[in-house]
Parts: sequence; structure tokens; C-alpha cells
Amino acid sequence: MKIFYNIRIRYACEYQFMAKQLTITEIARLAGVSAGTVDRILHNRGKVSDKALAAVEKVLSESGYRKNIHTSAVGLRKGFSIAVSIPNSDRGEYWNAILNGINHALDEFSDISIDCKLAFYNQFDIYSCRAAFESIPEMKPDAVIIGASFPEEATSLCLSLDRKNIPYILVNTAIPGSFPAASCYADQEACGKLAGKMLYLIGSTPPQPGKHAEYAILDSSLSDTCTRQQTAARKAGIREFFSRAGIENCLREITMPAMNPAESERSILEFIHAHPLVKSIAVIGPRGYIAADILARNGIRDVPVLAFDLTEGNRKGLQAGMISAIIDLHPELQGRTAVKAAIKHLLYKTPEKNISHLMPVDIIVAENLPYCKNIFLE
Amino acid sequence: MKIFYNIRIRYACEYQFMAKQLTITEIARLAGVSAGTVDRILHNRGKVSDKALAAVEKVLSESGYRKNIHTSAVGLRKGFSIAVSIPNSDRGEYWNAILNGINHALDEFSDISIDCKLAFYNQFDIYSCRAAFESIPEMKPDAVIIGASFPEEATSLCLSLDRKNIPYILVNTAIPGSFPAASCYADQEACGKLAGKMLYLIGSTPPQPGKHAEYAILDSSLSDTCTRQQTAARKAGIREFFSRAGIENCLREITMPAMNPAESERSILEFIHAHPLVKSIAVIGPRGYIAADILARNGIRDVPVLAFDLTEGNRKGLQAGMISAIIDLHPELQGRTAVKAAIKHLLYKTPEKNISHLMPVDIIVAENLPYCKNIFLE
DNA sequence: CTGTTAGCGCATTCAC
DNA sequence: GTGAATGCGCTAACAG
Repeated sequence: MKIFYNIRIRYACEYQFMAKQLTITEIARLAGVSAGTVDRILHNRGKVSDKALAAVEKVLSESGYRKNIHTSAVGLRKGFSIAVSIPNSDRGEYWNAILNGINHALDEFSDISIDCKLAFYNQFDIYSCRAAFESIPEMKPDAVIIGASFPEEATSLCLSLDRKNIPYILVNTAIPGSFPAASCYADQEACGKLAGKMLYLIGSTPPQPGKHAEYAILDSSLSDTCTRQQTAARKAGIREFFSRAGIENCLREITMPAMNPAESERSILEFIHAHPLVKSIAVIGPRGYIAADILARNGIRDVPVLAFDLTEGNRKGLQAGMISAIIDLHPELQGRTAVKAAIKHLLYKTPEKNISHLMPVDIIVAENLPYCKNIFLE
Repeated sequence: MKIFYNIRIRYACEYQFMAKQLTITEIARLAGVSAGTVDRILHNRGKVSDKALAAVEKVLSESGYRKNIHTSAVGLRKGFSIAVSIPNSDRGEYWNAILNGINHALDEFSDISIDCKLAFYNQFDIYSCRAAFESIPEMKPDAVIIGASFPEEATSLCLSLDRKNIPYILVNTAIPGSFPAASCYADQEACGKLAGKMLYLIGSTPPQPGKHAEYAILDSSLSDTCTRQQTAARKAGIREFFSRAGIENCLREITMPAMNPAESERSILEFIHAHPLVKSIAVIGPRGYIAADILARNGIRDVPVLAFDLTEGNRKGLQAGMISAIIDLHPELQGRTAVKAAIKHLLYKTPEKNISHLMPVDIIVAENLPYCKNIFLE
């Protein structure tokens, strides 16, 4: 938007005035044509004389006109339909936060009538994912929001949508080789670097003499392909931080069989006792609170835990002091941004494609936890 | 908003459908009255029979109706005028970020025609503040956004606006005894606690044997009354963190005469040499990078600096490694939230008053700096 | 008290 | 090719 500064000094203060938005009627008047002609030009649906076109484009470029998407939607007198396919998840879990963001955005834009169809699938069941993805084109949506767990299935859905010329937006993960209208995700390797720094910081407290310190990365093994790629990127980021900081050879790794509590507990405790120099643990998967709980129940209080994702469990772990810090990838913001991108794409008819919306990554500790939930309250 | 879940199982996935928004005409039809009557009820501008009122309210409550603020603004066929009075500041400074947030929101809501008049004043010149504040009522604005530096002047402006029944929104600082439509600010004491934790964390790296560690709070003295109140709250927060953590008697304070570079440098260096146990410094004012620069130029590399506010200078200091962490109070979000609150207040005719919008507080380090700017990109 | 009416910015249809 | 006319959700003025 253009802002015209009309500054004059008075007393000791300056005044600015915002420019008024021009309307289509106004543009038409200035160009000496009718509103209908301007509209035809804006939507390039033909049958306009070169003379009229030149006149209108001149006014358009000089005035910095932007159409009012809300009245535009009213004029269209039809809603849009958006299909969403993401993994199912319980309240307080990661994918549920993305869903919250989507719902929030639909709410925020409730004046644009949007019919949103959701097809959930089981993150660990490739067949349910195929079924969900196959049902998407059948819905004949105007746009699709895709949260991928299985790369091949996602790619095939993207290609199918490309063929049908239906725009789609990716959340949480980018899919190489696809041509989304937009993708909304956090840079996992950057998250890893941030995690590395926090792992290092929380692990150095309180200072202790002698011996060099060690830091642990805990990976919970059960997960789908996309999640594994993400955790690999996080791991690489952590290594990158330590390597850049010149702290070599201090990272230890441990895997936790996520679906076997007894075995998990055994291997974590064994690891801790075998590695007394470990000063802090980063839990790469979303279940930091489970590892933290195991440590707490076994009286291990001097090994702070760093977790990923502000899930219900991690949040409670942070409040209880069992978790020291959480890296937040803003899943709600991802969902919200995806819906906004879809609306933009549908209402502005000639939008750019393949826009990457990189999420902010935040460190949540006990002190700022109470303030971190209302980022996009209305 | 009400969401109706219309779930049916198919393949292995669930479908949900969003509810359609009802229109005023639809409400009128359901209640057996005309649209005009519904409108009168929605804006309680009287002359409605009890019977009609009851019928409409019934439909209203059952349908969870929410009016479309954008077409509403169109129907009003008039723009609103908002006056903004905040301290002047250069690009990249704190108040400029608030202004950015305001401009961003005006842009986001450019379809609602808003005429925004800005009256800047000099943060350190009470006379310019009086002049700016006195000019506000003259503008006859529909709503006012106030950024206060001088409590008395702000209070008097608030009272004057109260008398005239003009809603106002406070940014950055709350003003006791006023009745704003909303206030948008960060909890400074909470920021202090967060700063305390970070000060402690960055100060404990690398671990060192013997002697207990000390931590410093650096206060730059030149500032207006409101800022002094804020820095006092931050200081209290830092003390609170250390006291709760059971780390007693380890905080040292130093004041820096902000307008005297030579004197600042002298007193900081003197302080550092007199306090060799100091492990890290929190700069309470917005000019952390100046202190950081003094340390860097004098070869003091083992005392990490914690700063407040993502100003241009602090941002560069962080990138250059002279500053270790920055506490961000999201000034842009404050400005944006203020405008949104104003719009809400003006368009929904019966809004609640005195809503506190508490900002999130974030820790910015080198690793997440590149991702922290686009929180509310459209 | 109430329904009707006109008009806002936009998109579309339909004569000319 | 083009402008006029219509309708969307909403508000406000007006006539009964």
C-alpha cells in the first residue's frame, strides 16, 4: 500500500495522513471508462480496446490500487471450498495445534464464506494416508492444504492436483519436486542449531570443575518418514552448532523405543549411568516429557531436558520443572498462514507460486510460557 | 464461532464440515421480521417491540451469528479516523517498530477505510508531549492510540477522552486510573524474570572452578518517567528470578550516563575491573549494543551481554556476536494489536472495555534471529 | 414500532 | 467493446 506523507510541523509534532483507497468506480472515472471495463481488465477476461486498456493501466499503476478482498468475496456471492488433509492427533498434540491454527484463520476470515472439508489420516498408517489423499480430488476443492507424513503419497497427491490445476499449500514439511502455491514450515536445521545452543547453555549450569562436558541427543525411534527426515535435520543442526562453536566430540546419542515404556526407561537410565559427563539432553522427537518424566521419577535432577514442540505434555513438564526449555516451531501459525495463503491465492487471481513462509522459532522456558499462547489472538 | 462437526467414516478418514455463516437477512427470515429490525436490535438503537426482540435474540443466540465487519464498514459508507500519538523515533528503534505494527495493521485492514492521523512527540521533551496530546482531541478522532512517556500528561489526555467518550487504546505502557478500550503491552516484570534466567544461563558458560559467580545489571540513566518505571520493573524481575532460584547476593548494579560516551566507557570499564567475578551483564535500557561495543573495543570477550529490544543496533550487535541474547517484547505486535482493537471497538458497537493484550516475550539469539521478523507477514 | 429503500465496493450478466 | 443493471451483506434514513 502506498502511504502519502503529508507532513507539516505544528507545535512540535508531525502529522501524517494515510492515503484513501481508490475504488473501481473511481479508477473508471479517472480513466474515462466504466466500472465494468476496469473489472474486465483486472480479471483479464478480454474484449477491451487497447485505448481503454492503456488508460486504465495508467491510472492503476499511478494509484497503487488494491482490490478489497472482502467486498470482492461478497460480489462473487459464492464461498470457496478448501480441503485439508493432515494427520489426526489428540488435543494438545502437534498436528492438533496446526488444526487449531487453521480453525483460527477460518474464524478470522469467517466473513469470507469458506467451506472447509477435513480428511484426517493416521500418521503411522500409510493406507489411511492413501485413502485420505485419494479422497481429496473427489471433493473438488478450490484449494487444498496438505500436511505430509509419507513423501511418496504426498508427491503423488501434489502431482494429481497440479494436473487438475488445483492450488495446494503445504504445512509442516516442504515436498521437493512439488509446485505448491505456498509452503509453511520451520527450518528444522535452524531449529537444531538453536537447540544446540540451548542444550549447551542449560547444560553448563551450574559450573563444575575439571572434565569436559558431554551433551546427549535422544531420538525416539517410532515415526513416519517425514518425521524421520525432520529429526535428522534437527540432529544435523545440533551437531552444526557444536562444531561451529569449536566444541568437538562431546555429543552422545541414544535411541528410545517409543512404544515400549519399560524398555525406554531401562535404556535411558543405562545411558545416564554409562555417561556421567552428560550435562543435558535434547529430546529430538515430540515426546520430551516422557524422557523427562523417566529422569524425574528416578531422582536424576541434574540433567536438564530440552524438548521440541509445545505439546500439552511438554508444557506440563516445563511448568513442573522437569523440562528446562522447549523449542517452539509455531504449528498454529503454520496452519493460520496456510489458510491465509489459500485465501490470497483464491481471491487475487494472479498470485505468485511457491512462496515459502518460514516460521519463527522460539525458545520457551518457564518464565515466558504464560505469555506465549496468544500470538494471534484477535 | 460455532463449528458443527458432521463426521462420517469413509475409508479410514474423517470428514468435518464448517458451518455456514448466517446473514442478517437470514436471521430476519428465521425470526419472522425484517432486516431493518434485526439491524436495530444489533445496534440497540431502540424502537423495537419486546416480541420482535425476543424472537430475534432467540435466533441470534442459537445461530451464533457474528456480523461481517468488512461489509459492515462498507455499509457504513464512511471511514473511521484514528489518531495516534507516540514518541518519535528513528528507523529501527523501539517506537518505530510500534509504528510499523500500526502501519502494517492499517495495511491489512486497508479495505476498511481508515484515516490515520499521527502526532509524534519527543520522548524526552515534556512540552512536545503536551502539545501533541493537546492536539489529539482537536482532530476529533473516532479512536485514539496512545503511547505514553509522561504519566501525568497521559492520564490527563485519557480523562479528557473519557469525557468526550472517545475510546482510546494504550500501547507499551498501562496507565493506572485510566479506562482504555484496550491496552497492549508486555509484562515488564516477567521480561525481567526471563532476562534473569538468560543472564544466569549465558553467564555460566563456560563453567569455571571456585568462587561464586556474579551478574550485573546495567541501567542507562537518561530516560523519561514511563521508561524509568519499566526499567525498575525489569530490575525487580531479574532480582526475583535470582531470589527464587536461591542464588542470593550475586547481583551488581551499574549506571551508565547515556549521553556521555567517554564517561560511559570509563564507568563500565572501571566496573568490570572492580568486579572480576561478574559473568554476564544485562543492559536494562534499549541501548545494549553501546555497552556491548564498549566491551568489545576494550577486548573484554568473556562477559556476555544480554540486551532488551530488537532495535537495529542490538540486532547488529547480536549478529556480530557482541550481544549474546535479546529479550523481544514484540513492539510491532503491540502496534498491530492496538489498531485491531480500535477497529473492533469501532465496528462492534457494544464492546467490552479495558482488555489487556499481554504480548509474548521472546528470547532472540543468533540462531533464531533470521526467523523472527515475519511473525505477521500476510 | 416496522418494513422498505437506497447505496457502499465488487463481480457478473446482458443489452447496445 | 462497452456501459447499465443487478445482487451480495450491511447500515441508515424514511415513510407508514
